[in-house]
Amino acid sequence: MDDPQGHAYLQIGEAAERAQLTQRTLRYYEEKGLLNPPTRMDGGFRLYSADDMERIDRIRQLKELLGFSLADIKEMIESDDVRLQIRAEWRSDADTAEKAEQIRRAREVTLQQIGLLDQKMQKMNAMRDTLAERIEKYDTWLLERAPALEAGR
Amino acid sequence: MDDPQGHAYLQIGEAAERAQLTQRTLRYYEEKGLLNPPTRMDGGFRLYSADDMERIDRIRQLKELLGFSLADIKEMIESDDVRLQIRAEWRSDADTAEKAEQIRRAREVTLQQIGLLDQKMQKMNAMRDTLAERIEKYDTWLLERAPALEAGR
DNA sequence: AGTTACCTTGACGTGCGCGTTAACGTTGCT
DNA sequence: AGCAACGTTAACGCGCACGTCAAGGTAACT
Repeated sequence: MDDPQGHAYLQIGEAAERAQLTQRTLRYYEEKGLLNPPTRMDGGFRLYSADDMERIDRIRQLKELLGFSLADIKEMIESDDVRLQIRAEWRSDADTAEKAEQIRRAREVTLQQIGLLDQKMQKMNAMRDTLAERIEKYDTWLLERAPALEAGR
Repeated sequence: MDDPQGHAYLQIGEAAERAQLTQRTLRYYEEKGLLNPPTRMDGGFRLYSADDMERIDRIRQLKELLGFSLADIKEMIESDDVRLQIRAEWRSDADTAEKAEQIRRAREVTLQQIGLLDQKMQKMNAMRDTLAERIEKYDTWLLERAPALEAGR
């Protein structure tokens, strides 16, 4: 029908598979308000758009990568809504000033997220350093105390 | 008694406070095998050494920073045991070859951890970039569509 | 119209990471 | 010897993030 190529909409099975999550998880995220309710076909089957998929992936990243709770993530991605709303209401330029305010807020949130990322990465770098030091200590130990064994490599 | 300065050993109350964890959490970590059972005073009170505290802090970092499960963390810090055992068995050079083998294993594990950190940091950097891009988009939008408002800054 | 694969909404179950309470022992000070 | 502060184990409870049925509806194909 309306599918030149690329499958514009996915139902939950494929969506889950592509996102590497279970169907249950997708429904759960929706239930918890992390996903805005996807469109449905006449029978009630969920249809996930490309935007939905993008969002699902961001949630997964925030969870797996940063280890945040779903509650935290919900707050963090609320700025995405603004982005999508802007795209959607593109023509109806209802109250530009209000939109500008929303964008400014979204900008702030995004900045905070960047700051958070930077903080974490800094700490991770520190951790990396101590681990690297540890490696060096292991190496010197091995060279000093068991050089014969290392020679046989 | 044996405390020139610095309080060599802490009981669970202070230990928890300094680590920013609860006593329950410390006992739980011990129960789960993440902490090796600390020494006790005659009455049975736990006494945490500096090494113990160090380890507790690493656990906290691995959890908060990377979001790993306690099971994962348990595996990850098992290389620490080697490190401490080496320090402890310093004089009794029982089987240098065996120790060398252990150290080599610990080295491997540490290397893997560094690799894991690098992977995560790489992904985080990618995420940071997309967020930075988003900021720029916001900025251009604001400049193009609501420049008057920005002028009043 | 029948079959098969996919989907729907409940509802209960589960493992993790602790919180909390109860009943009781220890330490240290006076 | 008494008291307050601190500790102990054991057991139950809880919120989160889903897993896992159960009972039934829908889609697509033949």
